[in-house]
Amino acid sequence: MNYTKKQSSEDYLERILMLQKELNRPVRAIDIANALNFSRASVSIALKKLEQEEMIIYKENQTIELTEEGLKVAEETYERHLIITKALIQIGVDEDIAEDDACKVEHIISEETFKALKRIINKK
Amino acid sequence: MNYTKKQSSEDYLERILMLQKELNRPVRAIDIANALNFSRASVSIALKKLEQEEMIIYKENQTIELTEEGLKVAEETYERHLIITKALIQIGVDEDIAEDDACKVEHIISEETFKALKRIINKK
DNA sequence: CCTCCTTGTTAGTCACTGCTAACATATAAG
DNA sequence: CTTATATGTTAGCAGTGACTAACAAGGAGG
Repeated sequence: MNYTKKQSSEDYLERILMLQKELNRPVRAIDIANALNFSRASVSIALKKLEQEEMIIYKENQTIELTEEGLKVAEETYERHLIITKALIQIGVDEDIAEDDACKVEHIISEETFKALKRIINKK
Repeated sequence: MNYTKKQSSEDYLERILMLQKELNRPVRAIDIANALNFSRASVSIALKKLEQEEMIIYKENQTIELTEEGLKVAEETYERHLIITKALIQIGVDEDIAEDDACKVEHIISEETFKALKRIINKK
């Protein structure tokens, strides 16, 4: 039990990073809502919390930026995402399903399992 | 997103099955509370829900039995647990950590990923 | 300038799933 | 049988994290 509880925060931060890469422009709340398929209200509340935790900063023009700490979390989560996806594809899982499963487990697996997955990718 | 939400139910059912095997006697709510480290109250409420869902049946002597459906879910979950644990151990994760991670992900990975894990174990 | 559309926020709700405290019932021990 | 301990239940609470409805603010176009 005792699921990390950071799951939701990590999802948001990771998604902000992905959107930054993808959109090549500052990210707004609506982008996140669309990407995650959440209501604007849910995103607004989640972002407020992330701001209080100093993971993001609101700019004047309603855009969002990751703080140093937020970026760190986002990048770590994103790396996990990529590694897990690759590992699953490597053992024969379809790309789309590998992506989905990676999203689900990236927040909860241990550092050790993550390292083991990294190893099997490199060994390839 | 869209985590199955059956996570908690599956945990209880799986645990009941494990306790049946382990104790060699009918399982009571208190056994489950001890095994999962939950309060008796939480277990009582969860079991009531499982009873309404016809996953378990209460016997007269305060013992619990899995229905056909409940047993099916329990066995599937338990099998997933075992397969995931084995797969993780096989790629070099410590047994204890593999167990923990298996508990966490057994509820959320796709059928396809599960099958892929089965394959890598058999291939060994 | 005013209006409309887009975007963001707030208030209030809900489901899930754990908790404690208090009470109820069952079982075991004297 | 009676008491004490173990077990089960109920009521009420908390935190997470989604939702809708309604309102607020900003920018674009007439």
